[in-house]
Amino acid sequence: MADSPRWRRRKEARPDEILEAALAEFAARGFAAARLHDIAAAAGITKGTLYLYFPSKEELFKAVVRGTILPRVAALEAVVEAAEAPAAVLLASLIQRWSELLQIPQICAIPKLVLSESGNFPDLARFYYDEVITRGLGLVRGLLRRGVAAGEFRPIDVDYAAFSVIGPLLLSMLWRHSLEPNGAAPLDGAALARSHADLLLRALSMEGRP
Amino acid sequence: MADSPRWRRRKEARPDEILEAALAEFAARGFAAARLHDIAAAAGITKGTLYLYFPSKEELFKAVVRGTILPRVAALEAVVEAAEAPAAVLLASLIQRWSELLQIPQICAIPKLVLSESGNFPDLARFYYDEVITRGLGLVRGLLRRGVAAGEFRPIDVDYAAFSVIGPLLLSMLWRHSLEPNGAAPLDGAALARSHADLLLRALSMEGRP
DNA sequence: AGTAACTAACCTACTGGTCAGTTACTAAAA
DNA sequence: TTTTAGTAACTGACCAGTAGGTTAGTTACT
Repeated sequence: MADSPRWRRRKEARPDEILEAALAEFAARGFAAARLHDIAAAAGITKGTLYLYFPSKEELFKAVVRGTILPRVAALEAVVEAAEAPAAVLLASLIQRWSELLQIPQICAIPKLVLSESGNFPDLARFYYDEVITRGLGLVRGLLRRGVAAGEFRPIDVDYAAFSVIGPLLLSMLWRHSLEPNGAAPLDGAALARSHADLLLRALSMEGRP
Repeated sequence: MADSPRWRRRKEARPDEILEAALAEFAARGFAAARLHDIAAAAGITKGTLYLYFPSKEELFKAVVRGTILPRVAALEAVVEAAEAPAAVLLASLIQRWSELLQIPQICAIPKLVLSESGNFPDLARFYYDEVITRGLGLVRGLLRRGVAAGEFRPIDVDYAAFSVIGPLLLSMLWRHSLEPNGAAPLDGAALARSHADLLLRALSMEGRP
């Protein structure tokens, strides 16, 4: 009988597998309550091996957040920067793209994780603020500013209006991740995006004001 | 010299003092990372005493959430139920009242706490969903429905529109609690409320559509 | 004197992190 | 083609610090 070996050397594949398992565990339990033993087991290794790839629980956590969220922000930025369409179209498109992220549970988990652990990891909160929040808000603000400058949108306070744009999107992510598994009514992301975009475009429209 | 006693019997005052200290500690570190030793010390007692009033860390946590949030929900409900003003006025008033909660850090901490620990405390998440989210959403939905029925607001999908109302308010709470202490730009709650109410009322207005 | 609120030392389970030893794989020698 | 070091990926038992929870004893109050 050819015994398959009890384990294999897979130096290349480990980090990603560990990150994936860690994200799931952190998302489910939070940083403090997540156990490295469980993360390692989910990744098909033991705790000792985990430490060959990441120096500490804290660094693993940071790597998880950084690696998961940054590509998504860049993708959203690309949507806006590339196009030459009217601001109204771009805004609707941005909201729709964002709502698609609701389908990816791992993405929905990230905001919760960062907010949860902001007290324990100030530098992570700062990183997230600088690299995600600021860029995301900047994206929306730039779009609004463009629309105002082009005479498409009313002259509103762009800084605060961006909150009205992003707030519901964040809420839907938190809803999906934290509330739906606990009995909350399931969310139709596409319908929500349509409703939100419709309300916003009407709120920003020049119609009815000279 | 009359030594003051090393401690006093204060059976009545302890529970509230413990709850207050626990809220601060839970808000700062999350459930798992908060230490009962620290909570007790902040409340001016020792760990053993804490267990005379609460049977476990978990029950203490639940009592904190329940006791802090329920009165606030009831207060907001009262704002809407009592008045006979037009829906537009009530909506603006509701948003403004809500924004005042931003001044109370303990209140801002609650949503974060519940979302953070929803995975570890399904029954708490469920309680919060039933007693806070559903009631809050119901409040807004009822208001919108009233406005639509009265011909004040456009006929919109009230269920989704409520997300557009609440999302930015929740975002501002999380911002205040988790981001501002980590370098984020401080938020002017009143200005944000004005901007948000203005956008919403215009989004809902009948003007420009027959 | 009696009692119940309170303390502080203690117990125990847990978990992040370590490390000596084991095993899969490689590649050169036979 | 087979044998045989050599090495680095990997394991699993272990350690030490920590914190939830307990309780015997102390002290404020009636």
